[in-house]
Parts: sequence; C-alpha cells; structure tokens
Amino acid sequence: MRSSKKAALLEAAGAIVVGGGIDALTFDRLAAETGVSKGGILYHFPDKERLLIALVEGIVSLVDLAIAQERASNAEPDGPGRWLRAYIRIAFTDGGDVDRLLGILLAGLPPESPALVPLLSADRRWLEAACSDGLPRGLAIAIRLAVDGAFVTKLDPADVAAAREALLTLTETAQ
Amino acid sequence: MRSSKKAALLEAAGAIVVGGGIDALTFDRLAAETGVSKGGILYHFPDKERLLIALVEGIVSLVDLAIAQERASNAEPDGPGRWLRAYIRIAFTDGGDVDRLLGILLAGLPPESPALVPLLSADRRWLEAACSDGLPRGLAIAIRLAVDGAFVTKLDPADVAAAREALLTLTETAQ
DNA sequence: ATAATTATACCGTCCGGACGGTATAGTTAT
DNA sequence: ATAACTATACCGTCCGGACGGTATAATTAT
Repeated sequence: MRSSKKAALLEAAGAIVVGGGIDALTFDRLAAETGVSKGGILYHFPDKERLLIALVEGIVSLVDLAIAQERASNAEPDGPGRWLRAYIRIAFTDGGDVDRLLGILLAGLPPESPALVPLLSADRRWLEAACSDGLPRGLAIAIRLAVDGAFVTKLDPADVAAAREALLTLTETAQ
Repeated sequence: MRSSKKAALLEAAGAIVVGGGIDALTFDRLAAETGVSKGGILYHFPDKERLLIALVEGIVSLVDLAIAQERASNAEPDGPGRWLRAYIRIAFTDGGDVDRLLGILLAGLPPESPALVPLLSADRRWLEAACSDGLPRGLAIAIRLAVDGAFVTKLDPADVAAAREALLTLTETAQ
C-alpha cells in the first residue's frame, strides 16, 4: 500500500500551530502526535522550512477551494460585492480553524521566512479580487481587513454573527 | 534608578519581535542588540515570561495613552462613533510599529501564555468601548475587526489611506 | 519465471548547537 | 550601602537535522 502520511502530517501540523502557536510545531511533537517517526517526517519534509511552506500552500489552496465552492453553490448573480460576500461567508461560517491558522501564520511567521511568499502572494490575489468587486476600493479593503481581523481576535459567537451580518450588509448597500 | 535600562530593553525587545517574530526574541540577542549584559537583563526580567508580560503591558498602555491623547487633542464633541474614530486614527496614523507588534503578539503568543492575559483583557476593554459608542453593535465590531486586521496585513500606503477614510466614513454615516 | 535492482515510505538513534536559566564575583553611580 | 548593572562560566533540555537501516512494491534483466 502506497500509503502516504503526508496529508495527515500536514493536518496535524496545522492543529499544533492553532493550539500552541508556531513555536509549538516541532518535529518531535509532530512525530509524537501522529505516530510517525521523526525520520518519516523528514522523508516528506526535508527541513522545517519545507514543512512550513507545505503547510501554507495547503491552507491557501483550501481557502481558494472554499471560495470557489461557495460561489458555485449559491445562485447569486454576478454583481457588486459578490466575491466579498462569498469571502465573508466562508471566513465566518467555517467550522474548522483554517482561518485562524492563516492569521497565525501571517502574523507569526518571521518576515524573512520563505513560507511567507505563497501566503503574501495569495493575500495580494485576494485583495485584488476584493477590489475588483464593484465596490469602492477603500470600502472593499476595509471589509477584507475586517475579515482578516476576525481570523485573529477571539469573539463570542453572538458578536461574530453580528459582525458577519454587518459586513454582508455593507457589501449590499454601499456603492 | 537614574540609569534604568528597563525601558530601552523593552523597546529593543519590541523591535526584535517586529523584525523577526516572537521566536527571534532571545536573551542573548536582546543582550547583543542593546549592549546590556545577559545578567543585566535577568536582573530586570527574572525569566522570559516576565519579559513578555512587561512587553505586552507596555504596548497596551501605549495604545491606551494614544487613544486618550487623540481624544483630548481633537475638539470633536461627544457623539456616536467618537471613540471609534479616535481608535481608527491612532491605528492608521501611527508611524511606529506598535500596532503591528500588538498583532504579532495577539496572533503569535501561545494560547496558554500568561502574557496573553493582559492583552486579552485590554482587547475586551477596547471591544466594549467600541460597542458603547452609539453605533449598531455589529457595525462597531466589524470596524474594530478591520482596524485589528490592519495590524497584521501589509498594505501599500494608498490602500491604507483608502481603508482609513472608508472606516471613518462608516462611523459617521451609519446609525 | 525469477532474480536483481531501484524507488518509495518509512524507523530509530545520535549529535552539535541554541536557548533558558543559574551562579558568582566584581564594578559603578547615587 | 544599595541599586543597577558587567562579565563570564556553566548546566540541562530541547530542537533541527543527519544518518543508517528496514520493509515492500514496482521495474528491469536474464
């Protein structure tokens, strides 16, 4: 059986980072938590940098996938704010900690880390998408900032829902 | 207490964190960067936890001070959105990296770190202030989220300015 | 058909270095 | 005299990473 444990390792790595910050992600801990030996981990990710890069790339494509799915599944016609509404919905609705992980990585990765490259590139892509959504640029940026802020701050569910509604309203009323 | 280097140490610690993430902050590095000996550092901060706590508390009181100063220096009368406008102005105008440091600490500190306690407490205080500002709660939360998001994301100056204006407008038009 | 070889997917151990922290003796300024 | 250091040496732990080995599936050679 060509059973690769790469995906499981990445998933566990994400959970470790969400639960304990970036420093908490060590080979030993990852090995202990997955049952994969340290050697096995290093087979898939030759050094820590590669592990971080793979983690980032996985998260980015997960978010991209979620956006695409949200846009495909709703019947909303094209129009101002459509992309932002999808972005808001996936960010606030998502049960997993994908978004928090993204925030932790964006804020906590050392500025020179090569793992930041794909993250920042995705960030620019999403910013451009937000700004090409038919809303005033400043408002689009502000809304996206708010969504990013939600990745970091811990709010109680009622406040999260209130912010979500307020943001969705902003994409509709303003032009 | 004529020549306490405590403040200088804290300032340098903040710069190190901003420049290289939380992991970059080590006693040896801090010593090298300030010229203070390791023993000297440990005289002021008996362990790393205390250093982090002092750093967080310093940042929080800096932000509190900035808010108070902004509110004192502008002639704006009390009314809906006044607190939020002050918060937006200091967050976006500030030349130093205080806000970025705050974001890094909030996102990057391990969830169990005692240094998070004063930070989260200040966070709740600021949230309450934002929500008691005369604006709809959801909108107030969303605006604050956007400001927090600005701590993390790196935007070019024009976009920052655009977001700032959009947010200020939101505090005025909506009720 | 089968033997030899190669590639893949790991395991387990070890090492050097960095880091947090302790200790201690001496120094300077107030 | 005391606070605020300097300077240096040291210790235990953890971490990243190197390394050698193992088991098995796929490929190739004969």
